[in-house]
Amino acid sequence: MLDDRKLEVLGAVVVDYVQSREPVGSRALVERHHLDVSPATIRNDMAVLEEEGYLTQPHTSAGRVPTDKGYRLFVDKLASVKPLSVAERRAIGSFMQGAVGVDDVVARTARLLAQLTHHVAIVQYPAPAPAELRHIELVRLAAGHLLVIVIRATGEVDQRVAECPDMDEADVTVLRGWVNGAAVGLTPGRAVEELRRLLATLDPAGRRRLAPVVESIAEMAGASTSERVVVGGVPNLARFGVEYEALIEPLLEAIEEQVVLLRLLGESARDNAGVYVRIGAENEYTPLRETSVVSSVYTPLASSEGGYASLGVVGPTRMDYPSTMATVRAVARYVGRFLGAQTADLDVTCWGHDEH
Amino acid sequence: MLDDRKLEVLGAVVVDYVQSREPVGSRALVERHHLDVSPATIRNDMAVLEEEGYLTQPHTSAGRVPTDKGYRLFVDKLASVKPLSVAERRAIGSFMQGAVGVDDVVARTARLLAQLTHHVAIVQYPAPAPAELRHIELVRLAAGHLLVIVIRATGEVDQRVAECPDMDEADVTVLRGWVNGAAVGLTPGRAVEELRRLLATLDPAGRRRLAPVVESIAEMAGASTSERVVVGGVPNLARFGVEYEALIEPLLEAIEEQVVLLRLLGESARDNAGVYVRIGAENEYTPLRETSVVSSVYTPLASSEGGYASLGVVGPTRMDYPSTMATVRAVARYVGRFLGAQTADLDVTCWGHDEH
DNA sequence: AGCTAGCACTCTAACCAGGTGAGTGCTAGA
DNA sequence: TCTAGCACTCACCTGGTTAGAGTGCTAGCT
Repeated sequence: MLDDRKLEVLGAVVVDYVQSREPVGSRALVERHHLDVSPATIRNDMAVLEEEGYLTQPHTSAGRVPTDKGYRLFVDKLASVKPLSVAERRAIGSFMQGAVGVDDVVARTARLLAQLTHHVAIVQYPAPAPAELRHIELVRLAAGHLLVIVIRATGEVDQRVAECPDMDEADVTVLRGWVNGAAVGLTPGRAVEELRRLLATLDPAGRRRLAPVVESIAEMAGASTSERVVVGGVPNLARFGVEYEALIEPLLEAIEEQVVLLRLLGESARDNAGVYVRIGAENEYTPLRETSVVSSVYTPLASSEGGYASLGVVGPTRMDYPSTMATVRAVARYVGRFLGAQTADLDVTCWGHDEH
Repeated sequence: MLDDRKLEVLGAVVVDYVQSREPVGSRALVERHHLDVSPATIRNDMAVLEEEGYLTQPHTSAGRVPTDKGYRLFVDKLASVKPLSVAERRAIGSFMQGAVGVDDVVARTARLLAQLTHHVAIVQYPAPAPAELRHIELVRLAAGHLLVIVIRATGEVDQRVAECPDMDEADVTVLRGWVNGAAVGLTPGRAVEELRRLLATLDPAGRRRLAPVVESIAEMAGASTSERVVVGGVPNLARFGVEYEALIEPLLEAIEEQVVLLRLLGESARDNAGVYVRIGAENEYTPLRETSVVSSVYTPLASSEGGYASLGVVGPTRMDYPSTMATVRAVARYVGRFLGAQTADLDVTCWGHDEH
């Protein structure tokens, strides 16, 4: 149904439209891309493409514009992954140079992605490493709430409020000793086992009191993926003109609701290998049906057990997919390696070049 | 120079303009406000007000619009503080009901403020309470960086990276014991004194190694005000129409740069008593010269020693100052009391009414 | 069968009146 | 000191015209 030339036409339309932001007509197409046929021929092709749902026209007598389906085909079939420019490579390297600690890495990554793509960047916190627990702190908050703080050997700090029967300061002190004695030095999984085992040896009353605390620790330990995300480049929303216009509100809304962002990134796990793209209405969160998400898992899946985390950008459906995808992929790989090396306690100072 | 009626006219112009978003003319003024004079008289008054710089007109035959100076006078002289509606009162109370922990309180406050004012809300983290230190954790990051984590009796967690000569895991363990032994249980101030004292007893080599750690702790302890801010209601930027239009970019930019936000709030300390308003160009951060900031210190200054923290909203110069100011003040007072009560380990369940 | 040239048709965007009305400043009079 | 009246200004709306880009279709060419 779609011969080579039609595909080529589709690709050309996408490219031109992305660049010019205006519906693209048959004449312009033959001129800008050296298609050796006449505009009339192209018109016929475009008519077919339109019938099939890959293109559409805003009104009769206007040029064509790709539909979501059109972009989809483009991304799947046509997008040859643009290699990054040297400048971009260098930017990635120097941006991360000297990053210390997970917070810092994540924050820098968000900025970096936003700066390179001119879109809004979303970076999910990496799942906490399955590193041993260093310390557990318990703090009495008001009325029956206990704040449980867990520190891991990697410096990651996690906290959660446990609701449990009121205790006085002395109780808490004892409990703290008990919990730390049992769990510190163990990997999260083992620590939870141990705590549960000890819990079972207590009398029912004691068990009822301590169970919530143990459970909070279990929750923190068991989280295979972090729920925290960091966003960067929000000003890009306003900077890049009409482009975003209609997207600003729903996007800001989504950013305020971190949960939505997580769902957006979540999907990307599906395609471990590379970059996952969701275009327009493919998105199940309807307010964002005019935006695309380009994301990638960046945690080294090889050394899994630690769960995965994604990063990506979100922008208008009319985006430069090839280069955005290339950038996201490159950053994901780099950050993955960087973190991997860092938690392996190596010092990463140089970064060669990305093999495709 | 400005008799009573002229002031009244200015006030009327501000009120009408804020409501209608359109330049207001002399006839409309006499009709909507029961000024018992003719439009012509008002015109003369307005001419004077314009000469003095309180009003301006977009073009010759249009109505008048307040200038920054006009708003300023309005705020200083005319704004009778609107009492909050019952619904708003209730909203405040119920919004904070059941808030647990500082993080939660701050987050809820931001949402609350944004929702009540329809502007962008900024809430500075309260300065850490001068509560005793509970635990200090040290984690070796890559190459000569040590992550120092401090937990206070209130559950507040603070962390900072100290650059210091490389040590191995054993060194760190010893150091951790040393630091905790010296500092835990003391108030931050005392703890730092103690650490410094102990530091001085060491030989020069040891001193050089440990000094950076002690200094990071000192920095965290000494911070009289927190550098963290939380923002809420960003989607309001897009929701409330043309209103914001031109402000979106600079505001998003400012939000991305937390430092700017801090500076915006910082000033409010000047006027401890109540609400601080900065209008348009009064703002030293020029990109925001078309926005106003309404802020207030919310930490109970009585129980000072703990430094102060502010909250506020930022919106277009054309905002409803009286009610925004009232809301900000009410929220600031409520949150202040709430936090005060909470850290005093009391359970705040009911909130009477706000005395002006 | 596929491509091209030509042509009539459609629809938007831009431009250019001209009219309308809100609002002003000024002057003269109460 | 205020008011009434009047001439003037200027944004904005309306409607009609034009220009141009782009299409679909048909007929002819390879």
